[in-house]
Amino acid sequence: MDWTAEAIERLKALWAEGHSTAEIGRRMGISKNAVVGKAHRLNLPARPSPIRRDAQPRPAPVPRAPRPVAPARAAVPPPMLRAAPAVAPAAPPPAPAAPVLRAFPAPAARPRLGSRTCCWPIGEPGTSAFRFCGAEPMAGKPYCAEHAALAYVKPRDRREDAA
DNA sequence: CCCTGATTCGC
DNA sequence: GCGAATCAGG
Repeated sequence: MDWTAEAIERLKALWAEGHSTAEIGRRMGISKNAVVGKAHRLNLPARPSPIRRDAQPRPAPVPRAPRPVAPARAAVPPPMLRAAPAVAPAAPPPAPAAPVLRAFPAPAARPRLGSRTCCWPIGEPGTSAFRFCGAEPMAGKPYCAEHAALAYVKPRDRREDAA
């Protein structure tokens, strides 16, 4: 690009009219890079840039530290009809291949649909000892107070990055 | 993917 | 000085 005085005037005019760099480039038959480059060199008033490069120099990219605490969700798998008998983290026994419905041998152990009892699982799914808590659930929760305390964990108030 | 503007850097 | 390449956010 031959930046004649006229060309520079036109650039300034179009720039002042608020056209995008690409648009100015189109009108002048040059690339937007030429436009923004020249505008930068002319110290034309920068217009709102979509990006910020001055932000915090983050040499440490913070690799999303795995937080031990579970978010506000059930810490333990599975109310009743979950598909996989997801095993407690502590002792993973060989996954039972049997379909889930087979995992509840005693119908009495399973809360009836619509019955409002704590559905916290007790024992190993698939075993005859397995049952649900069955206690009175908290209002609006599927678990009794005791198990709701285990099931719902408040996310740690992490404000340390707010700086 | 498209758009945006800013910065970098070899020419 | 120039501007393509690249970056980075929307």
